[in-house]
Amino acid sequence: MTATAPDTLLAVFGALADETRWSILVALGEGDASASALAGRLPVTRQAIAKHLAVLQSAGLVEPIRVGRELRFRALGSALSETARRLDVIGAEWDRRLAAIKRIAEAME
Amino acid sequence: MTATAPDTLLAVFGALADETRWSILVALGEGDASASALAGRLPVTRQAIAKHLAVLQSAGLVEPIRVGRELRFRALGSALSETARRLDVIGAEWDRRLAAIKRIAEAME
DNA sequence: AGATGATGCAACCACAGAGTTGCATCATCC
DNA sequence: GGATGATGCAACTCTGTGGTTGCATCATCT
Repeated sequence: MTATAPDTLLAVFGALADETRWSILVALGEGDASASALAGRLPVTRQAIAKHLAVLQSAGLVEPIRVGRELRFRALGSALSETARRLDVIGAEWDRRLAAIKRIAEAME
Repeated sequence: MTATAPDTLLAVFGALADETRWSILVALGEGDASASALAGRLPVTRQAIAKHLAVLQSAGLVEPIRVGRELRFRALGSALSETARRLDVIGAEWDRRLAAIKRIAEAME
């Protein structure tokens, strides 16, 4: 459990490590939208966006919703919050170790 | 501010989106270490690790420390915590919008 | 001073993935 | 039923980068 980062974390970071995907997420943050609709606002092809949405979906950051003949996507904030919680735990752990080292160093003077 | 993700966020996610870099961070989480030392534990070359450390450093996740003739690195938890805080804010915003939509939908029945 | 171990730099290979174009398909609305 | 707009799939290009090897260099410890 303290070994390597879980796959889901890796997937989330991988998904979040792309400029275009952030643009998509930001756009979805203002309202659900289909790949075609997003292609209208962003400077990339619909197909490119579709791929990005697939990545985001498999990372659990986005959810597909059928409405009429189009497939809209919705940004899922819970996934981000969950990731944030995990990051915070890890970061706190590191800093705890740092504090311990500092304490020991000061005690040795 | 609500436009695109800040460069630092992108850099952090880019840095965190690699299996090997996580291994390095986890190793550093147990104690400071030099690139050469890390090369002993991990299944990659010292040079590869050096590159990864450079990436981690420019993302603010790691800090170099000269000790004798070796250059050790220390994992910085504060950067992770900061990132976590930002993620949480964004996620909460999305969920707030979702909740609003749900409320409206229910009111329309 | 000199051997040694550590770091730094450069060229190179290979694969992943971001992006494109083109076409097929499938549901929807008239 | 048929036109239409949306999605799905496939092949291809090209850049980024994780990884390697080889050599140069530089500080350190004896």
